[in-house]
Amino acid sequence: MTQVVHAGRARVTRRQIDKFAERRDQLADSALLTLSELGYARTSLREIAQNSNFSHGVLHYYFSDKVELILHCVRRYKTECVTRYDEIVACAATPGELAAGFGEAMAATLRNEAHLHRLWYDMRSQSLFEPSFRTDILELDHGLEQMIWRIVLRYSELAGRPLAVSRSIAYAVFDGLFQQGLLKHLCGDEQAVQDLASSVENVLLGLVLVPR
Amino acid sequence: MTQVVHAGRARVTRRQIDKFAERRDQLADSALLTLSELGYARTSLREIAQNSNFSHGVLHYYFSDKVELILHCVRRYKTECVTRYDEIVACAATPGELAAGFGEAMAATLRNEAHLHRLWYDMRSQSLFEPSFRTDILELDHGLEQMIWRIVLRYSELAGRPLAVSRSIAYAVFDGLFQQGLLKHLCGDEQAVQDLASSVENVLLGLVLVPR
DNA sequence: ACCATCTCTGGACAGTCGTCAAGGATTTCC
DNA sequence: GGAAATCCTTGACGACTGTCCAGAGATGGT
Repeated sequence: MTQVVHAGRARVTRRQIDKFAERRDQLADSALLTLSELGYARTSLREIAQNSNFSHGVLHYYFSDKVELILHCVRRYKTECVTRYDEIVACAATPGELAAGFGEAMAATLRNEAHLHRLWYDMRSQSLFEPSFRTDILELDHGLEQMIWRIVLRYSELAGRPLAVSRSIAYAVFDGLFQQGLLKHLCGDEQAVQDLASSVENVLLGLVLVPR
Repeated sequence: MTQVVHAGRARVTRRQIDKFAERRDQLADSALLTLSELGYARTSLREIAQNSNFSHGVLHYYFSDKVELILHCVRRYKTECVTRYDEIVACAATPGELAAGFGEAMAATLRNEAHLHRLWYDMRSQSLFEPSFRTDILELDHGLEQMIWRIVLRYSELAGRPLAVSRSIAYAVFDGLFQQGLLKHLCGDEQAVQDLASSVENVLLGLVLVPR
């Protein structure tokens, strides 16, 4: 196992560790590309290697097995995901601005990163069957829940109205909206992206209570 | 191909056709059992056959290939699914009764048929990658959307308040809730089932507009 | 009772899979 | 510049996959 080799050495330079980590990330990016194109069920290590500049054997030099590679992919995907809307939350000055920005940002990532998102839903489904995926997938899911909650909470503040739903409900609702939008978008519905933006605004409005 | 054999015969008795269809359903049930246990990615035809009373060769006698078998499974799953809440819709006399009945029924199927539901989400994710699944999966998804719409529409009637969301939004919202509930339930959260029931009631209430 | 047809078994097939190890190629360090 | 560590390729392995097929067994009509 490669990690053992590195851990066992008396002195390991900083550069070597960085290079090792960099190549891992590089291979994980190739894996993400292949996975998002073919889906988990149809992706083999040879296919991943073919989409990189290396041969299939090298994958076992940087990852102990297929599971570790895929989990590394998931973690890498996560880091660029859970802060997606934070800038909008920080900048929006009115509830309308926040709702519109959130809707547009969701629609934009639906359009631009559809293949990565379908991989996410694929992996989350896999975690229902494969316990070794669960820890990381749940952690990522929890991160997404918190991300959504920051938006909803800020919207409540800006609107000056209390929230009608819990954190987990808020996430479930927007996750459901996004997933349906993804399904339609990938099935060729030209309206799907635009519909998602307006749906998100519509639903966000309904999550805060109307003052009596 | 077996269908050709049957179509080509001069005279085919009614009983023979029924028997053929019955065995297809029987094998599809075994397949559903295996699929819901292992997931799409890990299910082989030999495994399916091992969970039935037959050998693996017979699957190609009743189904032209793996795709046709799985699609038959999906269609069979659908028929017992899209009318799940119709009785509640027909019987409920007050909005509160409908909301409670809907929430409890959703929680009940989450508890009792969790493995089948995780297969559904697995298959729907697969359809994002495998175009040959799309037609049937979309059709089933549409049926579920209509099922949810009947509930929401009836709730609006009973409450005497107009709806705040479209049909597709209503489905996306409850689908998201159910999927999050399934994730938690299968990961050992004892509260997940109970939470789903109350969440469903909570959200259903928010889908109708408050009269000004 | 016989024969045609339907039904099912079990093995063979060509591929593909994850994994691993032997050894070349490259880099690093003294 | 040479030894040592690291990096990468190549080929092999056993297991597993979907598919096909020859033939045995069961069934039903006459």
